[in-house]
Amino acid sequence: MNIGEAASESGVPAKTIRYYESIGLIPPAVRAENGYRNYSPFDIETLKFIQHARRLGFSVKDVGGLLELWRDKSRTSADVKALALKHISDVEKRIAELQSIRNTLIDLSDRCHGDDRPDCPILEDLAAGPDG
Amino acid sequence: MNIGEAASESGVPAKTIRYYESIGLIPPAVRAENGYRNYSPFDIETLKFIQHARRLGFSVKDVGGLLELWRDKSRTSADVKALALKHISDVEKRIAELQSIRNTLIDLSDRCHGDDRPDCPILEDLAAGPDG
DNA sequence: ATAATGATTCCACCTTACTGGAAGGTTGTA
DNA sequence: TACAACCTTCCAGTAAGGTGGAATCATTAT
Repeated sequence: MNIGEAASESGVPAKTIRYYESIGLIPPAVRAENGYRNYSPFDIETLKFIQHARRLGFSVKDVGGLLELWRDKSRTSADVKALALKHISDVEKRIAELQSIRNTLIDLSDRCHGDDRPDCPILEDLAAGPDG
Repeated sequence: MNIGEAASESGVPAKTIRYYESIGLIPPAVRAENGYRNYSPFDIETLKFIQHARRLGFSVKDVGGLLELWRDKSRTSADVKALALKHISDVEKRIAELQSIRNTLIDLSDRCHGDDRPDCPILEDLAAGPDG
């Protein structure tokens, strides 16, 4: 399977597959006689694994860690769970930040007439600051 | 008031103030005779405005729009509210994405023993995909 | 035979929002 | 007068994660 097919099978663009190889996230692909990269069904699984982990917000570096754990027959489920829990905590922190931002914006918006008058607490409060 | 003082008054680093000037977010500062940038209390207010808006997650480009509305005496509160509502909707979309990610991760973690056994549904599901 | 894909490498560039540092001029204090 | 602590400009780099494009070779279809 050459890189184009691997790309459409896995959903990872060919360019990105080469990029992942270049940064060492995946090992160098086996080459066919013509020099083309050759991918096995297992390689496709690996690419899908990467894609899913990326979609779950893991950084490329995190994915490197997960791949190692995935390939490491001696790792314990506790190792994996620790990485996942750390990531959950990061995600929750980010959610809390965004909710706080959202609440402030909602509050500002609620107090703004939203008509053709010029006075607007959104701008007034942005000028005065979060506590003013 | 020169740039160092403006920085400590506003909370925006001197380097960043110059950067904001360079990208046109703020107009070029008036210069003193020695060539130093000179800031008025109004300029400090503007910098604070920028800082608050950035903290609320508005992009620098968004802040440019808010500054225009802030300075524009003929704008209506509806103009401002529209920008704020758009931003609220963006923030809410991002929150929903993160919550979906969080739920998936929690589900995976709950199903992982987290002990010294090697079998782990986190890795298994990452390999199989979001629906498998 | 020839044109259209598709592969290769390599280098450069994109986004966003700054930050670091060099080389040099200015100001304030011991 | 020396020296630190400012200021100036300009160029380059950071993080993160790729994407674009040129030049060249290989394969496939007509």
